[in-house]
Amino acid sequence: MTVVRRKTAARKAAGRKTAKASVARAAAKPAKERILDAGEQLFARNGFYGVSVRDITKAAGVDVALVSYHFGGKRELFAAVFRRRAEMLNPERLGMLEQVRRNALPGVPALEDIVNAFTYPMLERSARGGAGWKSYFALVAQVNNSPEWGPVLMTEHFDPLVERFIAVMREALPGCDAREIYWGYQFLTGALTLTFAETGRIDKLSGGLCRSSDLDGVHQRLARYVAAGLRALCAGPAAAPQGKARSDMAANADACP
Amino acid sequence: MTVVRRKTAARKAAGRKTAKASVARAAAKPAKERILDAGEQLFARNGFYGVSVRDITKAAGVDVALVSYHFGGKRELFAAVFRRRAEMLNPERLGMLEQVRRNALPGVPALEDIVNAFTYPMLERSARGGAGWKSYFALVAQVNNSPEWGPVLMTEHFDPLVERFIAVMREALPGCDAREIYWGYQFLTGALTLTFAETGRIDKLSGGLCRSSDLDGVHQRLARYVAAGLRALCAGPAAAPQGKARSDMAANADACP
DNA sequence: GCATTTATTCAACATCCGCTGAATTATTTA
DNA sequence: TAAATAATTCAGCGGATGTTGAATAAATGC
Repeated sequence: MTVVRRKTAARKAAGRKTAKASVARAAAKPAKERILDAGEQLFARNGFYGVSVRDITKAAGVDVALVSYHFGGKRELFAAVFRRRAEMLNPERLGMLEQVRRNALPGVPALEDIVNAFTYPMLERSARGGAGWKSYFALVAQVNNSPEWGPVLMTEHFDPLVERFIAVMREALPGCDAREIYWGYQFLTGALTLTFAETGRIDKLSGGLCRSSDLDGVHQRLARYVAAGLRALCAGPAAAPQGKARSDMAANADACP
Repeated sequence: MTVVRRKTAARKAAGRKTAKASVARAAAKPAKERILDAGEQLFARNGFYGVSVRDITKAAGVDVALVSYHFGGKRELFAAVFRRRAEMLNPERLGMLEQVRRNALPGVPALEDIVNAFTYPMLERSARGGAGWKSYFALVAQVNNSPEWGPVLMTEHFDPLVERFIAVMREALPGCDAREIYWGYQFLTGALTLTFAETGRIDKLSGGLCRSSDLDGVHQRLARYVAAGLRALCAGPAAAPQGKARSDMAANADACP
């Protein structure tokens, strides 16, 4: 049965190569791009190891050998999927940051606006950029939390941008210890990426009151949340409220403030 | 300390067994537990699909067939790994929450204390509970951000606990729209789980100023951060601060289908 | 002590894995 | 048009995958 289907498919393709196929082919995206699209969708759903190149090429409607031909191998395809949209996205985020900065001159921008420049281009594309973008950000969510891929891909494609954002945050929070800002940024990234995962968990928890897909709702809340958190970190007691000499934990959970 | 306890436990078990049992065998944990330990470590590093049952049984030093025998299959092993420590952890977290509540009577507890009851038992075990606990929380970080596993495992093992925490948060934030609290909780979980992933990214970003493994530092900051964020959500304008009318920047996003 | 249940070992299965080389077709270049 | 390059197809390689059944060993129950 499988053989039969393969044969018919091959015959169809071979039969109308000249006239009809050219139209259908011309209308379709090039194979390389279709592989990227299919890989993006499937990697986002099941991770790198949860998807085979045969899954991807079948979804893309191309031959399995084309992954090695166009990208070199499965790992290189994964990296290419990750790189593609980062290169479209980050210039815009940086541009929005600089615009926020210019608009605030001669003062410093509000923390909310800085965070917003960081999150809005992503939230906007995940909400209204199409299925590819939504898959992409779900993939970012997994990569960011992966000990194997996070340190490699996130660092490579996002760290220069993040450093710039943190520098501007420091301008907006004069006198604040840099460590507080780094941790505040880490909390921001965690909150943002979990949002992109859109696991539907908040839907169930809230009984339908909130929806994972409501990225406009996130846009209305995240910057305010993070800005308040950062200010609290910078204002609060920098010194440790209690020593780290404690070794037993189960016995006295109440000793913790 | 752990070694001593293990030895005594093993001796007790060996006493019941025939003296002929080899020392190496008698000193080791039962195969089922060793499989759970090895699976925990490997799943945390490479995810469900990134690890084979042969990888796990080789690391555990047992035969490959024992996974099917003791657990039924690979997926069931994964679920068992996830369940094991959740069942040890959650009663303590709930107990800490109720204690915080009692201590605040007749008033309501501070938001910081509620968040702390949620995060502290996890941070404490990840920091000083041993390698198994650290692996476990790294696994939770991946599962929480996975569209495939998150809705199943997180919901099953953590939702009852989360609902209780959110109920107490609502007591502590009278008059606050429930949606703000659900979103605030979602941001908290995202920040917490990314912290558990310990990808080392903040180390690189901060030039060594912050360390991923500094969970005491997280403990000092996260509750304050989240409490401030939640208060800002509840106090702030519920309506959108700026409409979602497409700004000039959003126009660029239209190019992609 | 013997029977029964439980635990473990071993070999093998069918299937899928990523990747490749040779052949074929399509497109570009001269 | 002819040659050259690029893109695609096809069949198959060696190996890894999860799982299974039969045989063996160990522990337990009576």
